[in-house]
Amino acid sequence: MSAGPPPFPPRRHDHAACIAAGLARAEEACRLGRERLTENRRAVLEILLAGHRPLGAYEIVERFDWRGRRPAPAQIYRALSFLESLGLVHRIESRNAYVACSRPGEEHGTAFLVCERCEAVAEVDGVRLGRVVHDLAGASGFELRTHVLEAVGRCPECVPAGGVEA
Amino acid sequence: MSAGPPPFPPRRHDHAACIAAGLARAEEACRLGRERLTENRRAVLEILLAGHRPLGAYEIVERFDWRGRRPAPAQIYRALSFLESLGLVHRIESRNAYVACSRPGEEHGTAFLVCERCEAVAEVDGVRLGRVVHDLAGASGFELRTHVLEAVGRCPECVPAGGVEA
DNA sequence: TAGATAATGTTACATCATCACTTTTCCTGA
DNA sequence: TCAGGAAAAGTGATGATGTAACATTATCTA
Repeated sequence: MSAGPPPFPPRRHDHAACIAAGLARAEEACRLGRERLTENRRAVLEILLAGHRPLGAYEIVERFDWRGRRPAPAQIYRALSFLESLGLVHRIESRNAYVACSRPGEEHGTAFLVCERCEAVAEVDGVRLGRVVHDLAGASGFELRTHVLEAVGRCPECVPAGGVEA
Repeated sequence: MSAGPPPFPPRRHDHAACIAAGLARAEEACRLGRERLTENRRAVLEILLAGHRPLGAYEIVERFDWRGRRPAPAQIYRALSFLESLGLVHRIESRNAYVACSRPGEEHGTAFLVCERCEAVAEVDGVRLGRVVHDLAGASGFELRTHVLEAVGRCPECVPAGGVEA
């Protein structure tokens, strides 16, 4: 058993610190990759870190404080592409949404638990999963580049609530 | 090691038979579930089986032979929802596309190898993967309903071709 | 500081999916 | 066998997501 962060963060935690840490990691990643964490990119990442759940690109547009005006979607998508390329943000394919990475450093594939009731998303440890995927690919002569796993169900907070409501 | 079908089907195989088999499975699934395999649903499934790769909903619209006219997207999406609910069709989230199931009977999660060059998709055995996902969910107190894995890379046919072309 | 490169600002548009409502088809039971 | 109801299809409009193209501005480097 590895340690790692709790997959679903406690409802109350030091959110400001967790945003700051995310931004600091981004600065570091950019320095290492000799890339620029421009104002746009930083703002998009900050919105995702603050949202703490997957946000659609147009939700990011809405939250963007651009002194009254709003950026066009293309701005957001450009920032998202950049942040994804650095592994700072992941796309949740099954939701058309984007979330800040909570496991920086761990490269390659991703694995998410997606709550179908409250929309919480946990990025979980993908090491063992990675081995399985590697084996599956190998057995088919498939040259693996990356992978994504999305598990859908109920997060611990939402298990008690029965029914099928949103 | 279980047997199962070859993940990426050989380029030449008895395609007519493989379509017929798919339709027969659908008939059977509908009989079991007391559902109706209507003309629309059957047509959409047949297009997917014939396509033998993920098709977007609008590609299906184009291939739909409706005596000159074309069905509206809603028709297609309705058929797709129905076929998905029976596990006869899966959605490839990372492609916004749909593919006929090649592993009927195996319930629950799905696992695909998606070739980024030729678009081929192989649906692979998800048993071991399912265990890993189950464990990941359990460790987080997450109540799992379903999951999807999408691995991206090069299929055996496309490994030799280097570069990054489509 | 000039030239090259990268990023932004903006418009328009492409693609994917659903809603709302009407009409038709099919099933069931009197 | 045919009335009534449920399910599916037909249709037009619209919402949601994502890109292309190109002009402008900022940043880096020699």
